[in-house]
Amino acid sequence: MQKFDYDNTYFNPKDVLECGQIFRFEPFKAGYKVYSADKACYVYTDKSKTVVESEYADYFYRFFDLEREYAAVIEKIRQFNIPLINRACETAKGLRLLNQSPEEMLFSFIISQNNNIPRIKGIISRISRTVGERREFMGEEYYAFPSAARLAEKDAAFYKSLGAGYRDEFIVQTAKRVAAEGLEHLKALDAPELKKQLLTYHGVGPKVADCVSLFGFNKAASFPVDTWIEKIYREDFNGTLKDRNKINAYFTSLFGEYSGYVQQYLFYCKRENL
DNA sequence: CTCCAGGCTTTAG
DNA sequence: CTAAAGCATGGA
Repeated sequence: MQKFDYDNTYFNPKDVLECGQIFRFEPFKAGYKVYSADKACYVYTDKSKTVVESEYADYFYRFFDLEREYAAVIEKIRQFNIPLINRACETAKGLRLLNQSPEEMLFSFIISQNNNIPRIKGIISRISRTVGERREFMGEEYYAFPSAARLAEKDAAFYKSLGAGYRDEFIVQTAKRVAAEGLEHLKALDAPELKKQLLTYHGVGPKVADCVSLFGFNKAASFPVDTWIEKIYREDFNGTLKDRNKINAYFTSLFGEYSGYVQQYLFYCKRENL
């Protein structure tokens, strides 16, 4: 087991995990167990440090985006001089954008559409448990997120039986395509071209594409617009646009390369009522 | 009972 | 091109 720590000012496990960007984690002792692709870690705060324990320390160092200086990110965001946003990144100072598995993000956010977070977690957990490979971490079992090839072996009725609802066909079709093509060829694309390509997968629209782009491909120029962001736009920005694509254009033109950070601080604070 | 949740595909105009 | 119906599921 490897172990490292990091100053907890801009790295708080609760803020990082509960802000809606990841669906596979659970409370454990003083912190959380976190699962990404086929790997696991234990993250907790001890005094002024947040500590990560894992067999894959290097993977999780990058996963938690620890090469990036969030003091500088927040300083940039404060220059937009929007009181609500300043409050959000003060309240949720320990939040960071995770670098997650593109495949896991693609399937997870296909499942997320017109759905709520507790249910999304349940569906993903059941899929991992029944299709993913069994692993062990700290003396307990866990399950890897399944490869696209494994996912493609199951049919729509199977995913419906796990509670995926009408998204069953989306999972099957996208799994078959990713099993055949992979996603490696998307990593070299810039944000606009990546989004355009992601939109060609069955079950992926603008919002899901933005989430996959942001959390799976590290494209901070992405600004996913969901029902919560619509609410923020309406109530806190006094916006009148109805079209989500136009709301997305409004925010991305405002925040540019910092769109994704702003989006997460706002989403988290609104949803948690902070 | 209706409404809502990190919306998308399909069809109609 | 835009607008709206239809979609599975479970909790509030």
